[in-house]
Amino acid sequence: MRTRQSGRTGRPRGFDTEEALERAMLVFWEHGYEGASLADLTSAMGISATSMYAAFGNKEELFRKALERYSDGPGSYLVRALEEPTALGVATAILNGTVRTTTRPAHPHGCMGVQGALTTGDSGREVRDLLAAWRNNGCSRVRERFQRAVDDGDLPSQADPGLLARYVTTLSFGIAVQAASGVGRDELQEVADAALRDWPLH
Amino acid sequence: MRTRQSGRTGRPRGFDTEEALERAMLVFWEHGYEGASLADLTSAMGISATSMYAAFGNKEELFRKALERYSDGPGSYLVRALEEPTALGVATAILNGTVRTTTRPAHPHGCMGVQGALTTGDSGREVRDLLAAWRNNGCSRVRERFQRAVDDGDLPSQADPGLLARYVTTLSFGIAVQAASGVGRDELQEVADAALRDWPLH
DNA sequence: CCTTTTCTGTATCGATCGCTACAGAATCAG
DNA sequence: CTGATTCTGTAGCGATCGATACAGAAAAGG
Repeated sequence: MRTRQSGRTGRPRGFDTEEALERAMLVFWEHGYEGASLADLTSAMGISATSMYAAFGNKEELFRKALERYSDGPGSYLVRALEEPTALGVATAILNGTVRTTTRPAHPHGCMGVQGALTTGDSGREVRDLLAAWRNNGCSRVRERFQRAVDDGDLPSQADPGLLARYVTTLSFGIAVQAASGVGRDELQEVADAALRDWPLH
Repeated sequence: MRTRQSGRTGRPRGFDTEEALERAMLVFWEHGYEGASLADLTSAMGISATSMYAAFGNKEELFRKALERYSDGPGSYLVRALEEPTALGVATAILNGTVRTTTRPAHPHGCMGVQGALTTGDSGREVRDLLAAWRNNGCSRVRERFQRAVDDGDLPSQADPGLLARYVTTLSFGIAVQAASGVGRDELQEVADAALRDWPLH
């Protein structure tokens, strides 16, 4: 038995997996994990159910990969925000990025990590827990960044990085809910601006 | 044909509709509209599907009545908050009430109005829109209350009631998402306290 | 060419979805 | 008592759920 890296035999795949995953992500983003049926997904992906299962495993695995794609695409403002030089810059980039991403006209409104599966039936429990961990992980990374700001003297020593991170992410999740409710971009940007104006990150 | 008010004939109902509705509300609160199956609901209500349909109409009507019961019960902190004498008191009562209600140990975590149907498939679109309207209605009532505070001189004349209301409700929704993610009461109360400390409602 | 391998759609699986037809049970009017 | 009315659970409706068995199609290796 030889393990060969390339030159796979057999019929080549007739669709682009990355483009199919992008379309699946958009369906999950708009309808949530349980609200997106296999028929919805495969129709948007332009393939049959058989091809989807062969390429992605099952619905839950497809969602996991779609969430990764969301994190690296529409949700990538978070990693960029963490690279801002100051804590205030980080918070500003997170809130501005949230407003922009959750109210983009050509995309579903809201945040996939929030509305993907906030509650589920029994069959969706693992995805629900996955998204809760995704949100808490985001908060943890913000906290670690703020801790570094305290260590560097960017934030005063009595600042509480955990509290600040929880506050910023709470606002971000709230903005996502408002966006899902149809609230417009301008109004949410004003909320973000006001929250940053009156917060001791200055 | 005479219309008589009382003394209805026929077999009397064998269960308490209010208690059954309370139990249905808890199931919807925990699992969401689409995540709560008829079997889940009727099992928790202690009745058969036939009895549920006779008493409440269908699943969507049951949800509407459960949401009303939520508003009058666990969510009633909002109406009480609006009666606080000052705008700061209103905001404080809303955020404290949100923290308490979304992290009560004996109840599902989070807010039914947020996680009941943030996204749905096609069959749940009306319920999703109903909840979006429910959230926006809550924001509007806070805005009207803050407008009154401006008119009364409780808030400075340059204050923006719409912005303040959107900010408070955004925080409230964000707290609800955090609670649904398993974040504890004490940590969320600190967020609420910090947000109220550094906000120009003083 | 032929064999092997992998991808393709069709057609369908058992399970569950929301919902209801039906008949028996329990009450009131007379 | 009888008849009318309403509630009750059982049993099952058609539709849809996620997931698959199957056979044909399209490539590479020999």
